[in-house]
Amino acid sequence: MADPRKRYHHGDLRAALLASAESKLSREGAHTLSLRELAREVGVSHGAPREHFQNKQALLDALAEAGFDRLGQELEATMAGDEGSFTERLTVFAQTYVRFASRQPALLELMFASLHRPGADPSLREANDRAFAAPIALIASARANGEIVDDDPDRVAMAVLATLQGLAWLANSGIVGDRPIDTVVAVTIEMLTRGLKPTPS
Amino acid sequence: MADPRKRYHHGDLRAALLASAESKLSREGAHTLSLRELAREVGVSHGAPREHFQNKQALLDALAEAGFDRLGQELEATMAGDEGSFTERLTVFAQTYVRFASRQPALLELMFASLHRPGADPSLREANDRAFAAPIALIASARANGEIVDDDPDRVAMAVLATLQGLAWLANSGIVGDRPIDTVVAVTIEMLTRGLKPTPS
DNA sequence: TCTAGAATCTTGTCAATGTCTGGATCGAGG
DNA sequence: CCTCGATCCAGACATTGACAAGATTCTAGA
Repeated sequence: MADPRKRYHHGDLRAALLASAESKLSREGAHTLSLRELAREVGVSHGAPREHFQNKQALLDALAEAGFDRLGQELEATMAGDEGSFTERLTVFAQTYVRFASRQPALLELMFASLHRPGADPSLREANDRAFAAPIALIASARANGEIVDDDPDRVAMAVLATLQGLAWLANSGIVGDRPIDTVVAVTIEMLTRGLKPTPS
Repeated sequence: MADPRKRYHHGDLRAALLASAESKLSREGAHTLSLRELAREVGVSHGAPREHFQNKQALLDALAEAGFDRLGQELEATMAGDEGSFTERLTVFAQTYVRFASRQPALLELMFASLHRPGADPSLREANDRAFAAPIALIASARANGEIVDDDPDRVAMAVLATLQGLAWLANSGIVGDRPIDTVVAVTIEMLTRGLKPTPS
């Protein structure tokens, strides 16, 4: 009974399955993930996972939600405090996000796939909102301060979001090559904010 | 024998499979695509597709390559000619691309999934290069003319590419809401190029 | 402490799928 | 006409996700 894999009751099968799934997810794609294989690796029968995840999709959703939680934690950690200009803080946000994206490409893909799937679990959208609370607050305050053009309320956020998502995609596409990704991110954000600033004219 | 589905030799099974696959792809995701189901729909036995596609992945690759070809054609069509400023022409490019992306989200996803898969068919990368020949030429000429900052050769292209990909993602994520996507694209590109122009000091 | 009842896990089963194999059928060139 | 390659069929196999019924363990209440 020292080895939980031998006991009839695993003890923490749900967490073990998620851990094993995430490990495999980071090594291979999401489509190679098999419930039965996960069960084997954890040392449990093929029917056991059903007690914790009704579906395969339910497991993937749980994986995605955990991903949003961790992303949110990292964003909160690096964006804590008020120091720095808007551009600097936005760069920190972008770099944190892109680092997360390039560290766990498959997870990020799974996260948004689950999020955008029709009929997705509402808790996923909530997790997404929680994760991006800090950067959204940053943009809102910058708009309030007049640091960026006061256009359509969401237009700026959307442009930033689009650029950011594009950078994350770029980091995973191999196009960046051997360039330091942080530099690419910083340059792009700098260019973007230059366009966001009110024209001095 | 009037009905090709009744003849022993289908006549154009490869094309029929691709057409059926693309139809299903646009209606549902890529993960619900089944070789056997495609074979049934075309009226052929489950082993027949193997004569034209060694793998399921091979079929998906062919689908992706066809997607790149069509995207390239659309880009070439809308970007033909030399009229307009750099910003205008870039906007046309972005709008064409994003329209394609929102018209066929699943296809675009499949295209890049196939492209970035390790050990992908080199012909896919070639198809990708062909598709983006026009916009790449546009950026190159703009750089040569001094219309945009002459920084790291590829840095500008990467920033544009990232933003564009982000816009495409945005269009498919439902975040845009009921805003006209073309307007969002135009505004973002305008903001970006404002940051790309040489600073008037 | 004893004992229902819930929670958890096992085993068996089913339909569906991707892939492989051997054989049948068709079509074009000699 | 006949052969040979291209094309398609029919059968088989392992794997997978899902479901159901039963075994085992845990827990809460008497």
